[in-house]
Amino acid sequence: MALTQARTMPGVLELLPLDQVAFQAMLDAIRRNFERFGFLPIETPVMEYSNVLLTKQGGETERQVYFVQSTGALQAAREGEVPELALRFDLTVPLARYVAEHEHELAFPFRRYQMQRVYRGERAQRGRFREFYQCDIDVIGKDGLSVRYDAELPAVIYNVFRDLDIGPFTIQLNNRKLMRGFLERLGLSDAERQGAVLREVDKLDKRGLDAVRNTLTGDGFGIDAAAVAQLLDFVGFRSRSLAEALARLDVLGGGNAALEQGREELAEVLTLIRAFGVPESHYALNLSIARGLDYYTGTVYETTLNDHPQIGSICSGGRYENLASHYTKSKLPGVGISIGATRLYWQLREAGLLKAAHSTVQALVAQMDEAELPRYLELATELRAAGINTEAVVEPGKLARQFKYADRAGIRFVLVLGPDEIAKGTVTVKDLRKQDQFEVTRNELAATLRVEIEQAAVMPSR
RNA sequence: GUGGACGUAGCUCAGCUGGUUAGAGUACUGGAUUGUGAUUCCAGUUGUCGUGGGUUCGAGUCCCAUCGUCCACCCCA
Repeated sequence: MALTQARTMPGVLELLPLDQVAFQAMLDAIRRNFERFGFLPIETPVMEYSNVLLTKQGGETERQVYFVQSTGALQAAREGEVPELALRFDLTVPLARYVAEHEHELAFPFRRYQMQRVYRGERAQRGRFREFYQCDIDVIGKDGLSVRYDAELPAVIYNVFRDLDIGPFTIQLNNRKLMRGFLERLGLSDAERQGAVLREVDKLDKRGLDAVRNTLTGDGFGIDAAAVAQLLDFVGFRSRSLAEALARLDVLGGGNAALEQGREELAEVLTLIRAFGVPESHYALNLSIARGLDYYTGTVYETTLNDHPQIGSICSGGRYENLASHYTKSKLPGVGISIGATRLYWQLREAGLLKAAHSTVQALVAQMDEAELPRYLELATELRAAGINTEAVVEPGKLARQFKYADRAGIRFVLVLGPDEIAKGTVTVKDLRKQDQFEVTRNELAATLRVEIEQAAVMPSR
């Protein structure tokens, strides 16, 4: 019989168990910090009604969305009709729907976190996925929302990445109003054109100064060289300290309301971030950060690893003035930030920044003598009661095989209980990671293992 | 969505201008005497050379098609 090739579609990340443990540890760290800052969990369905999801017709999102159709509906559907359901492509649009739907049951400011998979029908490439986890936090206000929240989110992000222990990183900030005001002062007032210019400026780090200058002065944009020079000089700024950032904002000069407001907001946010406990070394003003998404209206964020700029942004977000205008007449401003956990994990693994993964199974009770199986099971039960994740070997086999199994499965401790140990009332503990073994009495066993495990948790070995 | 490269064991690849039964490393399996993995030594298994057609005495190698994968752009986590 012909076999079907077992395979997954491109652009999905499927992990072996030990890698999955590492990935979940990452999610745990993210969740822990989200909760520590007082964010509440929600989950929304992977599928939404197409008309809810695709409120703004056309454009990138529609090109990338996966449609879903039940078999019955598929047959009934007429040619060219949009299927009734679609997979969510981010968590922000479902959040908007959720807030509009439950508006009268929620407490505002509504602080929620959400860690779920989203789907994008992109052509898969290195580090780009069709199915991936997003870990989002947003604060949604009713009618208004203080800009102070814009300073709180970087504090959460700082704590997350510090916990993940992946090396030095910088949260980079900018403000859309400031950019809009500046472009207006240069004579660029058309919103669409401004967006295109900002997207181009955003590529500064990737394409280089000359390429961006040529594009902006070229036929497509046709901006005069003097204005482009002014613009590039402006966006080239990166602060190295809070004082430097504030000084730069001071000398910007005024000219219009948007620029003034952007300046004030940025100054307040930058100053408050410090008060929220983020060291100055971990955030900066970067006037080239623009974010492509056009729903951002104020503060925008991007986070990068200092030693691995090629990885790009590992966490992005910003301020939006009206989250759910498509679903409710209420004005719901918000600020949010998103960690692409799947890409982050993948990039960290590629860059060799992940610590060695260990099994969630902490101890394996070996089977020396099949007749003693009840004794082994009893030992395992005892360890589990003491909070140690324990597996007992239930099939008879050579001891060497059992050790090999433990090694491959990433289990750290193998417990040997043979005739000698039974006679003495002890257990032999082999620590596969330390390549060492010792003997303890049976009543000391659980406590001894716990000490070893806790030490490893404090100082993880690689 | 637009443009470009590449498809040979599970993985990484070699295979010179077409020439015998298609190779290496790694992985995997077994063994190296009685209760010890990873390291070392020995032995072994693994392939419709992506698929279909064509040229040729002869195709992994050349040509065409097709499918698949990857890369760049677009966009983004």
